[in-house]
Amino acid sequence: MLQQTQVATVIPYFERFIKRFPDVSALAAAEEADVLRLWEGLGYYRRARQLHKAAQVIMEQHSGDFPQSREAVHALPGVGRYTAGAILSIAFGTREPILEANTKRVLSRLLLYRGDPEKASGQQLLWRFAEDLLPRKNVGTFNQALMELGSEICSPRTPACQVCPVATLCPTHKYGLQDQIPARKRKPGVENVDEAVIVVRRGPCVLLRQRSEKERWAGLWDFPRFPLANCEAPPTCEQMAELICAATGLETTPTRLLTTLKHGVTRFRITLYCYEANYQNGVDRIIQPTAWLRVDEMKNFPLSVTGRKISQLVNT
DNA sequence: AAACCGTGGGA
DNA sequence: TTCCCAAGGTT
Repeated sequence: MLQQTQVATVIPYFERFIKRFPDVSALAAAEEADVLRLWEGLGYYRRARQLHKAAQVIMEQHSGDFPQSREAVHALPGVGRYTAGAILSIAFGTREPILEANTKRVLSRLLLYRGDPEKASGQQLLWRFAEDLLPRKNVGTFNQALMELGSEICSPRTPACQVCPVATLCPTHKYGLQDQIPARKRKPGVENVDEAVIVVRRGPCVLLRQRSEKERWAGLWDFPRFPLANCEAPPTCEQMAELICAATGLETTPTRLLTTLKHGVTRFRITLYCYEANYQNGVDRIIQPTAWLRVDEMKNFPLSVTGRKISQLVNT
């Protein structure tokens, strides 16, 4: 959960998750949709599916005992070098280094490293330094302290060097280069995208589909959604009826534009026009699986954030 | 190597 | 409002 996600954001999710899945066995036995439902809103949903899969690997390949070798931990789905190092050092006291957002910044500044810490050469240097710094004992505490130093004191913008315990060792502080080290990561160009969502009603039900493996929000459920050629004004309800017919084979009677949502995801800034329509006839031929769900059933299905917002509009 | 994957908090 | 960034991993 903590991968690329701030601690304060994770805490309520962690509490709920661990209550529902108190151990590896419980998680391994869960339905993926239930795991995703508890993850809903955290983002990077691949992490949830990999964690679920990792629990199953532990049950099946490690007899339910969490592996303790570096190789076996690293081989778990979703566990890279950082996560393996964190687990091994914090949970098992193994002498393994870590390198993540906070410590990357701390170590870059201690080394006065002007290169890009994300590139291979920077990674190599910083991992090596993280290894060299490791104490003989209390490695887990040391690793956590280094992260905490980066988070609370050696912050990105205006680090609190006045209270930093290692300020006298820090050339970046000495030369006042805190705003240049580490090198800022270049931002990918933002792309504006227009999309339309349609809530097709059929009696007490609405049409949802599960997003496929290769799509964004894989495994989550969503209302049928279409890319729109960049438009100044939202399409008319009649145009939307044509779109959904072309995409699904369903004939509908368009009713109204429900709302317009703006949503940023990765490098895309999506303007989402949300329509409502009534089912007339036809059998949907959207790529499976799809489902006609009663409005009150949607709470049990994992939805994207925009999907959840729309579901609540439909609910009222 | 570089793109991709999500969302929300804070400046 | 906009921008940066977060206890990264995979392809």
